[in-house]
Amino acid sequence: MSLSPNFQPLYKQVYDYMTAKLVRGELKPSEALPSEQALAAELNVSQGTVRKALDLMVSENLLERRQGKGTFVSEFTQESSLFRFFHFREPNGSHLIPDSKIISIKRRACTKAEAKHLSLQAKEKIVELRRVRTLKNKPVIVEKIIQPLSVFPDIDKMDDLPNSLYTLYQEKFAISIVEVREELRAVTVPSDYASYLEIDAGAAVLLVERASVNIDGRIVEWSEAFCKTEDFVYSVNLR
Amino acid sequence: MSLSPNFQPLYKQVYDYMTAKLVRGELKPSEALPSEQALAAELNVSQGTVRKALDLMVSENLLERRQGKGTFVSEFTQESSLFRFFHFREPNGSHLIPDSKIISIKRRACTKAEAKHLSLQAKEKIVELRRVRTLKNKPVIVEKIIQPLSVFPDIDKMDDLPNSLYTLYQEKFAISIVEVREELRAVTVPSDYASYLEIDAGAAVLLVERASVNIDGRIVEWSEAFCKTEDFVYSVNLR
DNA sequence: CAGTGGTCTAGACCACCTT
DNA sequence: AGGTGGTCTAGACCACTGC
Repeated sequence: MSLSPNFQPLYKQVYDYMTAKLVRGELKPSEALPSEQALAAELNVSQGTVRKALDLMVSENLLERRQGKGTFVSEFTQESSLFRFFHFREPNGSHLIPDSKIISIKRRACTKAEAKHLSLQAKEKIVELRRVRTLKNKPVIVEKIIQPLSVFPDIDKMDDLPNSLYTLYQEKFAISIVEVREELRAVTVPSDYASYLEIDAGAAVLLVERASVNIDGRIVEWSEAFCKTEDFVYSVNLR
Repeated sequence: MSLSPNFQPLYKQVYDYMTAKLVRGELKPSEALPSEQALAAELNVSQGTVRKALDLMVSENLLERRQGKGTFVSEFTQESSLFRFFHFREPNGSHLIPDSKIISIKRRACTKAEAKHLSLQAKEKIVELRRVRTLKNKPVIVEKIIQPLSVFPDIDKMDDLPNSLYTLYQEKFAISIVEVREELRAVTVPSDYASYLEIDAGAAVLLVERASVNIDGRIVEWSEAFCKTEDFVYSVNLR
């Protein structure tokens, strides 16, 4: 195997080469990579160059290193990274993942807004999934999730959807979410959602609009979540 | 100069040594560091080890490299990093920093809650600053900012406070904010804030509680911001 | 024990900036 | 031309893992 001759630094070429393998699914989550020495020999570069490329991927959460064992493709579903994209927690600080219950699943043509957010053709088929999430038997979030059928074939025909959809995406659809983009607003709760959240009409809720980005850069999921933030807050740490 | 003999990796010791210089103010924002070669000679390590330490600091936004010129202490006030901790923008995507107007400045003893958030002694003196921020002459945010006087001596006696407080902190008080921790909730607007935001009582607003962390790890500012999210949203990208 | 990643070094050459 | 950071290499030794 040799690298294509660009004017990119070698380590960047190695990075692109390895990332492409991830995108194509040739390397699967939790799978071990060849050792740095082996990769260096295969690609005709030094171990230090391979190391620099893998360091970059580790910093992007694509890979994990385990000293003495090897380098592995990140398992996004692991306990350690389960909270990576879930930012709600109780005000005292404890992270709890709420249960979820499906309200409805519908297959339909996308709206113009959805087509724009998800870069879809007009009238392309999507699945609209609505769920209510509960914590200690109290509802805290109602969400509407839009999934293009071109990305998730027949996802609406699966028996039971897991609490963590990203795990499902990774295992059944070869979709690895590596980034989410969110916009937050405070709104009064929509009337058809108030009862699910067991709050009065007119109450303030947090609206989180989220675009989920696959490892190949495509936005593959679009969602709206209405959240009751009485005993549940959205927390962000930024450095 | 030689390093203290711990069981830390060399590059980590170099990192700690350089970061301590930043904390003590021996290196000031925009100041150039000695060259990697010079640092390596001074500390009796190789250039590669110095490079690894500085790389770490660059990844934490403490330093900036400019090829051919040198390595510099980050100027947090620069255009490029001005938006680092400011997450509001218009829904179409453009970043605008709103103007701000001071409502009140008071010096008083801290409350119990403030003492807890800011790790203060009971009854320690603080300054409470209230500002309203406007965009295109329309109010969008009302904020209450708590500043311990032990950290910011006589800050309430300054002539005019700039729009960007962090710039002031850096230039006048040797405080460099490197991290913020925020909690977000949707609430109905407090009655005394509704008029500042020019909205009806009972409207939903976004409450952002923020702790600002200095380079030495201390939380040096605590604030609450009530935001009208009609034409202004809070946006987050997470990878 | 062998194999892996983690650290550290020394030296080479390149790309960029200033003078 | 001389100095800076950026890339790349080759080789050494250490720390951790599993057999």
